[in-house]
Amino acid sequence: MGDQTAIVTAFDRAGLRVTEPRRSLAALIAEQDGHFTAADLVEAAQVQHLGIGRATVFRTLEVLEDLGAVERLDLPSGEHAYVGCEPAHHHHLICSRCGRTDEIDDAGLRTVVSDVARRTGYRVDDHRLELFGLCPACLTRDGARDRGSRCR
Amino acid sequence: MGDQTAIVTAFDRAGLRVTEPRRSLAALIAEQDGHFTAADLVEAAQVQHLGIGRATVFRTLEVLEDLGAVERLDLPSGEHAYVGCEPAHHHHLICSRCGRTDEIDDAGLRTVVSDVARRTGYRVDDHRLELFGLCPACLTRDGARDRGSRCR
DNA sequence: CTGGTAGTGAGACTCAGTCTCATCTATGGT
DNA sequence: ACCATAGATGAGACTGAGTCTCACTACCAG
Repeated sequence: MGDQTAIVTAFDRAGLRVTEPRRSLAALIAEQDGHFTAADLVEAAQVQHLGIGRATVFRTLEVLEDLGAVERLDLPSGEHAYVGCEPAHHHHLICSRCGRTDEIDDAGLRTVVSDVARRTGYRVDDHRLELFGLCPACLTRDGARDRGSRCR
Repeated sequence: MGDQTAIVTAFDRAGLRVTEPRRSLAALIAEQDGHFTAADLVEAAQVQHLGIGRATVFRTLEVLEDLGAVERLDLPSGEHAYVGCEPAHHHHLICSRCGRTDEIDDAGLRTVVSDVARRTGYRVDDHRLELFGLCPACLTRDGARDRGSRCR
Protein backbone atom coordinates (compact mmCIF):
# COMPACT_ATOMS: atom_id res chain seq x y z
CA MET A 1 0.00 0.00 0.00
CA GLY A 2 1.91 3.10 1.22
CA ASP A 3 5.36 4.25 0.26
CA GLN A 4 8.14 3.55 2.70
CA THR A 5 10.45 6.20 1.26
CA ALA A 6 7.91 8.85 2.27
CA ILE A 7 8.37 7.81 5.89
CA VAL A 8 12.14 7.62 5.60
CA THR A 9 12.38 11.09 4.12
CA ALA A 10 10.05 12.34 6.84
CA PHE A 11 12.67 11.30 9.39
CA ASP A 12 15.42 12.87 7.35
CA ARG A 13 13.65 16.18 6.82
CA ALA A 14 12.90 16.44 10.54
CA GLY A 15 16.64 16.18 11.22
CA LEU A 16 16.29 12.76 12.80
CA ARG A 17 18.63 9.87 12.14
CA VAL A 18 17.74 7.37 9.49
CA THR A 19 18.63 4.12 11.20
CA GLU A 20 18.23 0.52 10.20
CA PRO A 21 15.30 -0.17 12.59
CA ARG A 22 13.52 2.91 11.30
CA ARG A 23 13.94 1.79 7.70
CA SER A 24 12.59 -1.64 8.57
CA LEU A 25 9.60 -0.19 10.39
CA ALA A 26 8.91 2.16 7.49
CA ALA A 27 8.81 -0.89 5.22
CA LEU A 28 6.54 -2.78 7.59
CA ILE A 29 4.14 0.12 7.88
CA ALA A 30 4.12 0.59 4.10
CA GLU A 31 3.08 -3.01 3.58
CA GLN A 32 0.14 -2.86 6.01
CA ASP A 33 -3.16 -2.17 4.40
CA GLY A 34 -5.82 -0.64 6.53
CA HIS A 35 -5.10 0.05 10.15
CA PHE A 36 -2.62 -1.78 12.34
CA THR A 37 -1.74 -1.82 16.00
CA ALA A 38 1.63 -1.49 17.67
CA ALA A 39 1.34 -5.17 18.52
CA ASP A 40 0.88 -6.01 14.83
CA LEU A 41 4.18 -4.33 14.02
CA VAL A 42 5.97 -6.03 16.89
CA GLU A 43 4.75 -9.38 15.66
CA ALA A 44 5.54 -8.68 12.02
CA ALA A 45 9.05 -7.62 13.04
CA GLN A 46 9.50 -10.85 14.96
CA VAL A 47 8.24 -13.01 12.11
CA GLN A 48 10.71 -11.38 9.75
CA HIS A 49 13.52 -11.68 12.31
CA LEU A 50 14.30 -7.99 12.16
CA GLY A 51 15.45 -7.89 15.78
CA ILE A 52 13.51 -4.76 16.63
CA GLY A 53 12.61 -4.23 20.27
CA ARG A 54 9.10 -3.48 21.49
CA ALA A 55 10.21 -0.18 22.94
CA THR A 56 11.54 0.89 19.55
CA VAL A 57 8.23 0.16 17.86
CA PHE A 58 6.34 2.30 20.36
CA ARG A 59 8.93 5.09 20.23
CA THR A 60 8.95 5.11 16.45
CA LEU A 61 5.17 5.23 16.21
CA GLU A 62 5.15 8.15 18.60
CA VAL A 63 7.71 10.01 16.52
CA LEU A 64 5.83 9.26 13.31
CA GLU A 65 2.64 10.52 14.83
CA ASP A 66 4.37 13.78 15.72
CA LEU A 67 5.68 14.02 12.18
CA GLY A 68 2.16 13.42 10.89
CA ALA A 69 3.24 10.41 8.84
CA VAL A 70 0.97 8.17 10.84
CA GLU A 71 -2.25 8.85 12.67
CA ARG A 72 -3.76 7.18 15.67
CA LEU A 73 -7.32 5.89 15.63
CA ASP A 74 -9.46 4.81 18.52
CA LEU A 75 -11.46 1.83 17.39
CA PRO A 76 -14.92 1.31 18.91
CA SER A 77 -13.50 -1.71 20.73
CA GLY A 78 -11.19 0.64 22.65
CA GLU A 79 -8.06 -0.54 20.87
CA HIS A 80 -5.53 1.96 19.63
CA ALA A 81 -4.65 1.50 15.98
CA TYR A 82 -2.59 3.47 13.50
CA VAL A 83 -2.82 4.29 9.81
CA GLY A 84 -0.07 5.58 7.58
CA CYS A 85 -1.35 8.74 5.93
CA GLU A 86 -0.75 12.10 4.36
CA PRO A 87 0.31 14.81 6.81
CA ALA A 88 -2.76 16.94 6.11
CA HIS A 89 -5.94 17.49 8.02
CA HIS A 90 -8.39 14.70 7.29
CA HIS A 91 -10.48 12.00 8.90
CA HIS A 92 -10.90 8.28 8.55
CA LEU A 93 -13.54 5.94 7.26
CA ILE A 94 -12.99 2.48 8.64
CA CYS A 95 -14.47 -0.81 7.46
CA SER A 96 -15.46 -2.75 10.54
CA ARG A 97 -15.23 -6.05 8.72
CA CYS A 98 -11.93 -6.00 6.78
CA GLY A 99 -10.16 -3.11 8.47
CA ARG A 100 -9.71 -1.14 5.27
CA THR A 101 -9.24 2.56 5.93
CA ASP A 102 -9.94 5.48 3.64
CA GLU A 103 -9.09 9.10 4.18
CA ILE A 104 -11.79 11.70 3.82
CA ASP A 105 -11.38 15.44 3.80
CA ASP A 106 -12.94 18.04 6.02
CA ALA A 107 -15.61 18.96 3.53
CA GLY A 108 -18.83 20.04 5.23
CA LEU A 109 -17.45 19.40 8.68
CA ARG A 110 -15.75 22.75 8.89
CA THR A 111 -19.12 24.49 8.84
CA VAL A 112 -20.52 22.13 11.46
CA VAL A 113 -17.60 22.87 13.77
CA SER A 114 -17.76 26.63 13.46
CA ASP A 115 -21.51 26.46 13.90
CA VAL A 116 -21.10 24.56 17.17
CA ALA A 117 -18.44 27.02 18.31
CA ARG A 118 -20.76 29.92 17.68
CA ARG A 119 -23.70 28.29 19.47
CA THR A 120 -21.78 27.18 22.54
CA GLY A 121 -19.20 29.91 23.01
CA TYR A 122 -16.38 27.38 23.05
CA ARG A 123 -13.22 28.00 21.09
CA VAL A 124 -12.80 24.70 19.23
CA ASP A 125 -9.11 23.96 18.66
CA ASP A 126 -9.24 20.42 17.58
CA HIS A 127 -11.68 17.82 16.39
CA ARG A 128 -11.80 14.20 15.51
CA LEU A 129 -14.29 12.40 13.34
CA GLU A 130 -14.30 8.68 12.74
CA LEU A 131 -16.78 6.86 10.56
CA PHE A 132 -17.34 3.12 10.86
CA GLY A 133 -19.18 0.90 8.45
CA LEU A 134 -18.73 -1.53 5.60
CA CYS A 135 -16.60 -0.81 2.56
CA PRO A 136 -18.06 -1.43 -0.92
CA ALA A 137 -16.21 -4.75 -1.27
CA CYS A 138 -17.50 -6.16 2.04
CA LEU A 139 -20.95 -4.82 1.23
CA THR A 140 -21.30 -6.74 -2.02
CA ARG A 141 -19.67 -9.84 -0.54
CA ASP A 142 -22.29 -9.72 2.19
CA GLY A 143 -25.35 -9.00 0.12
CA ALA A 144 -26.11 -5.79 2.00
CA ARG A 145 -28.38 -6.53 4.91
CA ASP A 146 -29.86 -3.25 5.98
CA ARG A 147 -29.35 -1.77 9.39
CA GLY A 148 -30.08 1.74 10.50
CA SER A 149 -27.31 4.20 11.23
CA ARG A 150 -26.62 4.57 14.91
CA CYS A 151 -24.05 6.22 17.10
CA ARG A 152 -21.38 4.10 18.68
CA MET B 1 -24.49 17.83 38.01
CA GLY B 2 -26.42 14.76 36.76
CA ASP B 3 -29.30 12.98 38.41
CA GLN B 4 -28.56 9.71 40.10
CA THR B 5 -32.17 8.51 40.03
CA ALA B 6 -32.03 8.56 36.24
CA ILE B 7 -29.26 5.97 36.36
CA VAL B 8 -31.01 3.88 39.00
CA THR B 9 -34.25 3.76 37.01
CA ALA B 10 -32.24 2.87 33.92
CA PHE B 11 -31.12 -0.28 35.73
CA ASP B 12 -34.63 -1.00 36.86
CA ARG B 13 -36.23 -0.54 33.48
CA ALA B 14 -33.68 -2.83 31.88
CA GLY B 15 -34.73 -5.56 34.29
CA LEU B 16 -31.42 -5.44 36.15
CA ARG B 17 -31.11 -5.54 39.91
CA VAL B 18 -30.86 -2.31 41.80
CA THR B 19 -28.15 -3.14 44.28
CA GLU B 20 -26.36 -1.09 46.89
CA PRO B 21 -23.10 -0.79 44.91
CA ARG B 22 -25.05 0.31 41.86
CA ARG B 23 -26.87 2.99 43.85
CA SER B 24 -23.57 4.24 45.22
CA LEU B 25 -21.96 4.34 41.81
CA ALA B 26 -24.98 6.17 40.39
CA ALA B 27 -24.50 8.80 43.08
CA LEU B 28 -20.75 9.05 42.41
CA ILE B 29 -21.31 9.46 38.69
CA ALA B 30 -24.00 12.07 39.30
CA GLU B 31 -21.62 14.17 41.35
CA GLN B 32 -18.86 14.17 38.74
CA ASP B 33 -18.83 17.18 36.54
CA GLY B 34 -17.25 16.81 33.16
CA HIS B 35 -15.65 13.55 32.21
CA PHE B 36 -14.21 10.99 34.56
CA THR B 37 -12.24 7.79 34.24
CA ALA B 38 -12.90 4.39 35.77
CA ALA B 39 -9.91 5.05 38.03
CA ASP B 40 -11.56 8.28 39.26
CA LEU B 41 -14.60 6.32 40.38
CA VAL B 42 -12.51 3.63 42.05
CA GLU B 43 -10.64 6.28 43.97
CA ALA B 44 -13.78 8.23 44.90
CA ALA B 45 -15.37 5.02 46.16
CA GLN B 46 -12.33 4.30 48.30
CA VAL B 47 -12.22 7.79 49.74
CA GLN B 48 -15.87 7.50 50.79
CA HIS B 49 -15.32 3.98 52.14
CA LEU B 50 -18.06 2.48 50.02
CA GLY B 51 -16.33 -0.87 49.80
CA ILE B 52 -16.86 -1.23 46.06
CA GLY B 53 -14.44 -3.45 44.19
CA ARG B 54 -12.56 -2.41 41.10
CA ALA B 55 -14.20 -5.14 39.05
CA THR B 56 -17.63 -3.82 39.98
CA VAL B 57 -16.76 -0.33 38.79
CA PHE B 58 -15.65 -1.61 35.40
CA ARG B 59 -18.61 -3.96 35.08
CA THR B 60 -21.08 -1.24 36.03
CA LEU B 61 -19.60 1.24 33.58
CA GLU B 62 -19.87 -1.36 30.84
CA VAL B 63 -23.52 -2.00 31.68
CA LEU B 64 -24.28 1.71 31.82
CA GLU B 65 -22.63 2.22 28.47
CA ASP B 66 -24.87 -0.49 27.01
CA LEU B 67 -27.88 1.21 28.57
CA GLY B 68 -26.78 4.51 27.06
CA ALA B 69 -26.68 6.23 30.45
CA VAL B 70 -22.98 6.85 30.11
CA GLU B 71 -20.79 7.29 27.07
CA ARG B 72 -17.15 6.55 26.54
CA LEU B 73 -14.80 9.19 25.19
CA ASP B 74 -11.32 8.74 23.86
CA LEU B 75 -9.29 11.70 25.00
CA PRO B 76 -6.46 12.89 22.75
CA SER B 77 -4.04 11.60 25.38
CA GLY B 78 -5.28 8.08 24.70
CA GLU B 79 -7.10 7.80 28.03
CA HIS B 80 -10.57 6.37 28.17
CA ALA B 81 -13.02 8.60 29.99
CA TYR B 82 -16.76 8.53 30.52
CA VAL B 83 -19.53 11.10 30.70
CA GLY B 84 -22.99 10.63 32.12
CA CYS B 85 -25.46 11.66 29.43
CA GLU B 86 -28.84 11.38 27.81
CA PRO B 87 -29.43 8.13 25.98
CA ALA B 88 -29.86 9.82 22.60
CA HIS B 89 -27.57 10.23 19.66
CA HIS B 90 -25.21 13.09 20.23
CA HIS B 91 -21.56 14.08 20.42
CA HIS B 92 -19.29 15.75 22.90
CA LEU B 93 -17.51 19.02 23.20
CA ILE B 94 -14.70 18.78 25.70
CA CYS B 95 -12.78 21.57 27.38
CA SER B 96 -9.15 20.56 27.38
CA ARG B 97 -8.37 22.77 30.36
CA CYS B 98 -11.12 22.11 32.94
CA GLY B 99 -12.59 18.89 31.57
CA ARG B 100 -16.09 20.30 31.27
CA THR B 101 -18.16 18.39 28.74
CA ASP B 102 -21.14 19.56 26.75
CA GLU B 103 -23.40 17.52 24.56
CA ILE B 104 -24.09 18.63 21.02
CA ASP B 105 -26.58 17.22 18.61
CA ASP B 106 -26.07 15.78 15.18
CA ALA B 107 -27.11 18.93 13.39
CA GLY B 108 -25.26 19.37 10.12
CA LEU B 109 -23.23 16.24 10.62
CA ARG B 110 -25.89 13.97 9.26
CA THR B 111 -25.51 15.56 5.83
CA VAL B 112 -21.74 15.28 5.97
CA VAL B 113 -21.97 11.58 6.78
CA SER B 114 -24.44 10.71 4.04
CA ASP B 115 -22.39 12.77 1.62
CA VAL B 116 -19.27 10.78 2.45
CA ALA B 117 -21.23 7.52 2.11
CA ARG B 118 -22.40 8.51 -1.33
CA ARG B 119 -18.93 9.56 -2.49
CA THR B 120 -17.10 6.50 -1.20
CA GLY B 121 -19.64 3.72 -1.61
CA TYR B 122 -19.28 2.73 2.04
CA ARG B 123 -22.33 1.98 4.13
CA VAL B 124 -21.70 4.10 7.20
CA ASP B 125 -23.24 2.47 10.28
CA ASP B 126 -21.68 4.42 13.02
CA HIS B 127 -19.79 7.61 13.60
CA ARG B 128 -18.04 9.43 16.35
CA LEU B 129 -17.23 13.11 16.57
CA GLU B 130 -15.32 14.70 19.39
CA LEU B 131 -14.50 18.38 19.62
CA PHE B 132 -11.74 19.68 21.87
CA GLY B 133 -11.14 23.26 22.85
CA LEU B 134 -11.67 25.80 25.59
CA CYS B 135 -15.03 26.44 27.21
CA PRO B 136 -16.27 30.03 27.58
CA ALA B 137 -15.25 30.16 31.25
CA CYS B 138 -11.67 29.05 30.61
CA LEU B 139 -11.50 31.34 27.60
CA THR B 140 -12.28 34.49 29.55
CA ARG B 141 -10.14 33.39 32.50
CA ASP B 142 -7.26 33.02 30.05
CA GLY B 143 -7.70 36.19 28.06
CA ALA B 144 -8.12 34.27 24.84
CA ARG B 145 -4.76 33.94 23.17
CA ASP B 146 -5.46 33.08 19.58
CA ARG B 147 -4.36 29.87 18.01
CA GLY B 148 -5.43 28.39 14.72
CA SER B 149 -7.70 25.39 14.54
CA ARG B 150 -5.82 22.19 13.86
CA CYS B 151 -6.51 18.49 13.80
CA ARG B 152 -5.30 16.31 16.61
C1' DC C 1 38.20 8.15 10.52
C1' DT C 2 36.66 9.41 14.71
C1' DG C 3 33.81 11.34 18.66
C1' DG C 4 29.70 12.80 20.43
C1' DT C 5 25.11 11.77 20.67
C1' DA C 6 20.72 10.15 19.10
C1' DG C 7 18.87 5.84 18.87
C1' DT C 8 18.51 0.98 20.33
C1' DG C 9 17.31 -3.77 22.76
C1' DA C 10 16.43 -6.15 26.85
C1' DG C 11 13.84 -6.54 30.37
C1' DA C 12 11.85 -4.69 34.60
C1' DC C 13 7.98 -2.07 35.71
C1' DT C 14 3.25 0.18 35.91
C1' DC C 15 -1.37 0.42 35.32
C1' DA C 16 -5.92 -0.37 32.98
C1' DG C 17 -8.90 -3.72 32.30
C1' DT C 18 -10.46 -8.83 32.56
C1' DC C 19 -11.39 -13.17 34.68
C1' DT C 20 -12.45 -16.55 38.24
C1' DC C 21 -14.67 -18.13 41.99
C1' DA C 22 -16.64 -18.33 46.44
C1' DT C 23 -20.01 -15.56 48.73
C1' DC C 24 -23.89 -12.51 49.09
C1' DT C 25 -28.42 -10.39 48.16
C1' DA C 26 -32.37 -8.51 45.43
C1' DT C 27 -36.44 -10.13 43.87
C1' DG C 28 -40.50 -13.00 42.38
C1' DG C 29 -43.19 -16.81 43.85
C1' DT C 30 -45.36 -18.97 47.59
C1' DA D 1 -42.93 -13.17 55.91
C1' DC D 2 -40.04 -16.62 53.98
C1' DC D 3 -37.36 -19.02 50.54
C1' DA D 4 -34.98 -20.35 46.38
C1' DT D 5 -32.16 -18.87 42.98
C1' DA D 6 -30.00 -16.39 39.57
C1' DG D 7 -27.81 -12.18 39.15
C1' DA D 8 -24.42 -9.31 41.37
C1' DT D 9 -20.34 -8.69 44.17
C1' DG D 10 -15.28 -8.36 46.17
C1' DA D 11 -10.80 -10.09 46.36
C1' DG D 12 -7.17 -10.92 44.09
C1' DA D 13 -4.78 -13.33 40.35
C1' DC D 14 -3.92 -12.50 35.69
C1' DT D 15 -3.07 -10.28 31.03
C1' DG D 16 -1.33 -7.20 27.86
C1' DA D 17 -0.37 -2.39 26.36
C1' DG D 18 2.65 0.98 27.01
C1' DT D 19 6.71 3.24 29.68
C1' DC D 20 11.20 3.59 31.69
C1' DT D 21 16.04 2.71 32.58
C1' DC D 22 20.47 1.77 31.32
C1' DA D 23 24.32 -0.04 29.09
C1' DC D 24 25.48 -0.50 24.40
C1' DT D 25 25.47 0.67 19.29
C1' DA D 26 25.84 3.01 14.99
C1' DC D 27 24.75 7.42 12.60
C1' DC D 28 26.84 11.23 10.59
C1' DA D 29 29.21 15.97 10.97
C1' DG D 30 33.57 17.41 11.06
